[in-house]
Order: sequence, then structure tokens, then C-alpha cells
Amino acid sequence: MENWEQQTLINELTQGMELAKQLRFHVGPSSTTETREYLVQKILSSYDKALLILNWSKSASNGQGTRPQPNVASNLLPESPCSFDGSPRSEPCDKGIKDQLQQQEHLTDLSKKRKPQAKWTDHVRIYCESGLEGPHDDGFSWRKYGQKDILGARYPRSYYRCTNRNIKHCWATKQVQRSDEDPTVFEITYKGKHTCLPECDPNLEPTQQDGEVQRLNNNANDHKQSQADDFLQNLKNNLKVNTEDMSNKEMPCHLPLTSASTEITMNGNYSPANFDGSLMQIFTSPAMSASNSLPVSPFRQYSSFGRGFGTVCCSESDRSDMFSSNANSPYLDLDFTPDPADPDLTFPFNVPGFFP
DNA sequence: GCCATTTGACCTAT
DNA sequence: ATAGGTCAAATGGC
Repeated sequence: MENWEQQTLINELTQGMELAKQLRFHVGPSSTTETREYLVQKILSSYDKALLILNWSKSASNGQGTRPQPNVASNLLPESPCSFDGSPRSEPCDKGIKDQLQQQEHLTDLSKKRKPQAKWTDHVRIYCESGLEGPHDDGFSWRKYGQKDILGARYPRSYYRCTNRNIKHCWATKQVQRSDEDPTVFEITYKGKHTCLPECDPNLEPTQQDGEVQRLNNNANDHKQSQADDFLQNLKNNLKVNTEDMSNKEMPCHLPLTSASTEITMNGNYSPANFDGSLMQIFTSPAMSASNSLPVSPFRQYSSFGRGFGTVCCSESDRSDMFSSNANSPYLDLDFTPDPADPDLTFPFNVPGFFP
């Protein structure tokens, strides 16, 4: 067993023990069911991770060349930058990492040639239902550059790229496609990472924003707590959030939120410290899509989510089928380098967006 | 005029 | 050959 595996194992077991201790204090009637379920889920998650690491090491020592890839975490670790959402992934996690590297290598290739497939892909599925007062976005501006009828799909697929593509060489793209099975469900696939800053603060000068990107990249951990706090606060106020895992079965984890109208369900665990993560699959409600009486223009509306996570722009005509979700972290460097000592720390934040 | 969307054409992977 | 992804001219709104 490699050192980092051992360390991770220790971390997970330690975390599990700490969580169990916390749970002990929440056995009484003063604590909410959500709190207890949340802690239980985290404990289970920690032990799942630990077991996986053990199995991983075991298979490796047995000479089985194919270790469970780090994407095992995608099944179990919502903080996994590779798949927090748990929705079907187009790429194995490790391949995604390689692809990211390949993408960086090809960033200079601005030719008309199609760039290599799926350097880094995230898959997000979102639907909205009543409860959100307006579209939430992922903090980035997207420009639609294509639409294509997909074989076997009832609805066309829309292609979006970051509006900063030319300005800041931001190569993030996303694809939005309405689900055949449930037209209220939209599948959003993100490709590439944002190298630009979300327009979270219109008062910031570009240079300030650039500096902010750098600062955030360098001090991502410093912001986790505040982002998480803001996120939680807004969740309490606004959202009902669900996620699904890869097999589309529920692995609920109820956050200890006090608002009766607020519920967060996600596969795996959650802690505020994790909410700087890039991948969070959020289900919001569909009825919102029917509402055209938005309080604010869908163009560049600032989200009330979190710290007003930036803007998203889209056309009026496209509001019916475009969503924005923050599969890519708006703030953090999306280059995913698993920190073996603390994988949780690499979990970036994700904010859902929605365009009715 | 600028910017975003639309949409047909083109390119690439399979 | 076909499907998916992207480009870029045309178009429209502000």
C-alpha cells in the first residue's frame, strides 16, 4: 500500500470515528432526523472509502493490473471532482484527468480541427420544479454555438461554449439536451474547464478578477468555509436539491438544514467544507421552467445562490431548453489532482443554474 | 455597430 | 457512410 493510500485510509477511518462521535451527541430528541441521517451517511461514506482503498490495494498487490480506478470515488464520494453528481459519466475518472492534460497540451491548437474528444467531461442532469424564484446559474457566461438533432433523441442537443473563449482562451463547453424520458429533465454535459472567472462581481475590474482567479486558485481552501456557509444559507432559503448517483438510485443524505422547505439529498456525504467542489448535481424543479415571469431578465441575471455566483446569458428563445449548472468549478482550478492525503479537499463547489 | 442566436455546411470519429 | 461536434455566415435585438 502506498503512503497516500495508507494516509487516506487513516483519514477515512478517523473521520468515520469522529462522525460516529458526533452522531452520539445527536441521538437525543433535540437533534433532527436530517442531522442524524447526514452523519450516518457520512460515516458510511467514510467506511466505504476505507474499504475501497483496502480492496484497491489488495487487488494491486495481487498483481491485478486494473485497480479500481479513482472513479470508485465517483460512486461514493460526492466530493470527487470527477463525479459528484453520480450521473452516468462518459469517461472514467482517470481518463478524464489524462484528457485534461491532453487538453492543456492542445490548447494552443486553435485550428479548425476538432479538438480531441472529451478532455474532461462532466455530466449533470438537472430539472427544475417550483420553488426557485429565478434562474440559477453556474457563474459563467455561455454562448450557444450550435444545435444538433441527435439520433434517437426526441430533442435536439444544444452546444454552448464560454463567452470568454476568445478573450481569455477559456475552452469550457457544455451540451444541453432535454431528456426523452422526462422533458422536464435536462442533461448537461460539461467539457473542459473554465480558465476564466465567473462574473460574480460586476464591480471588479478585469484585472481584479484575474487576480481573484489566481487568489482563489492559490487559496482555494481558505474560501471553502465561507462559500459553504453562503451556499448553505441560500439553500436554506431557496432550494430543494436532489442528486442521483450513477445507477439512478437514491442515496439520500439529508443535510441538517432547519428550513422545512429545504431539503438536500445527495449521494454520498456532505460537509460545508466540501462545498467548494466543482461537481454537484442538483435537481431543481420543473415548474420553474414554465415561468416566464422572472423577476430579473434571464440575461445576465445574478444568482442569489451562494454569493451571487455570477451570470449566465442565454437567448430568450433558448430559455426553454437551456440550463446552466456548475459542473465546473467557477472558482477553483479544475485540474484535478487527487490529494491522497485529503481527497475531500479537492471537492469543488457546484451551483445549479436554470433558464426557464 | 456590437453581440448573441440560428442554422446549414463542414470536419472528424467510429 | 453516418452521427456527432464545430464553424461561420446570416439574421435579429439592443
